[in-house]
Amino acid sequence: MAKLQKSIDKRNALVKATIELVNNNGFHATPMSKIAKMANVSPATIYLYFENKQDLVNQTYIDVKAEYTKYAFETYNESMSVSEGFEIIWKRIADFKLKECEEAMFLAQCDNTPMIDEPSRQEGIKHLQPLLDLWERGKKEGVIKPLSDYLLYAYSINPLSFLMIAQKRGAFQLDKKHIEQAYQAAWNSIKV
Amino acid sequence: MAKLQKSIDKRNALVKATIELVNNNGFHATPMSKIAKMANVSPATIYLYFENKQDLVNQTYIDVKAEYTKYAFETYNESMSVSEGFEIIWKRIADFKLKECEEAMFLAQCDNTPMIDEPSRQEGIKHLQPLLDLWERGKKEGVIKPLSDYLLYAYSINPLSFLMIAQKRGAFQLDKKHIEQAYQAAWNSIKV
DNA sequence: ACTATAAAAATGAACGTTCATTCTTTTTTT
DNA sequence: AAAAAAAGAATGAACGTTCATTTTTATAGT
Repeated sequence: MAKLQKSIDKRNALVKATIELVNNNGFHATPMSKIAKMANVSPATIYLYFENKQDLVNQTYIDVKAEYTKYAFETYNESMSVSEGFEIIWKRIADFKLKECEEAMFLAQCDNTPMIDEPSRQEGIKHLQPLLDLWERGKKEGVIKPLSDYLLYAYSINPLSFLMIAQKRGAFQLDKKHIEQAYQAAWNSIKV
Repeated sequence: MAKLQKSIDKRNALVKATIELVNNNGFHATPMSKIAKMANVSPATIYLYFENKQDLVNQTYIDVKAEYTKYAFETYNESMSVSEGFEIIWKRIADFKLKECEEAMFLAQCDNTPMIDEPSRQEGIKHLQPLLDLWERGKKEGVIKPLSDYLLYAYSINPLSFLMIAQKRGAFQLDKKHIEQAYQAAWNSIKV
């Protein structure tokens, strides 16, 4: 028990260090030695928890994606109306991107580079299923436009990543008013 | 004359090779030796045209960004109405992202990683000024919503990058109908 | 027009460094 | 006291960059 606990702590520390260092330097400019140092561990120890560097970053990606979607769908359930469900999910996502902005930034980098291998990318996509189901329902009920999932995602959810990154770079400050405006823009672009 | 011509050809070949290799492997997994090989040049020759690897990728970014915005604003002029101007610019951008998708993908990677240094990033942003001016005018005329530039960009232009990348990965096929729907979604989200 | 010469451009090999990973030893746990 | 976990040092490969040299181009005198 104590052993297992200790192991999980180390694994978490490694994942956390990976996120932070990859955010600041990129995957290939983040040496295993630095990840080890930040996690207070020997470089060799990483290989007790992960096969190699690629495996470390793949698993980190899947972990973060799972955390992200868990948070996004936490307060949603399928008995809600489509518009109510969308609002709740959208606002949870916005919340996550602002509060856990290291994690969100890491995901953005993963989604826009060849850093993650294809199987792990596919694995990450699966987690979004509840949202796809909601859209499907919305289309059936005639509440949202009959667009491809990619268009729905591109216009309703994805812009948040851009805003979060701009904010992280200090380009501007996202406050409550912006979030509400962004939500309205998202809903306007997909509702019938 | 012949000399200068030759030099520009080599520089272009290096920039082109950089785009292709960075798209497929990322910045740090793209060795100078491979860039040289793809451009049919000796590794040492790169250093006659660029200070170092960082300078090569910075200049490539600025080149591509300039090409992108030149294309985007080619058919636009300031005497157009805001809605007409927006439509023309938006459709040119969509066009560019589909036709020059290597270039567009390279920009997306640059904008989501620490690959480009801050001065070059700033330099790249300047090129978008005509669009910002158009938005400013739209807000003054009451044609578009009084949102921050980042919100306007996030919801009207940026989603195209997501679609282009999804298409590049083979996730779906963007056709004329999608483009029209995407344009409508973009306009709906920003118009008053 | 042709050659000699200087300058510029280009090259391949070499250097020093860094990195992912492994090996051997030590420490901790059972 | 055996097994598992962790550590630090070692290894070999790969990389960015530089160096010494060769090749190409431009210039100038005859």
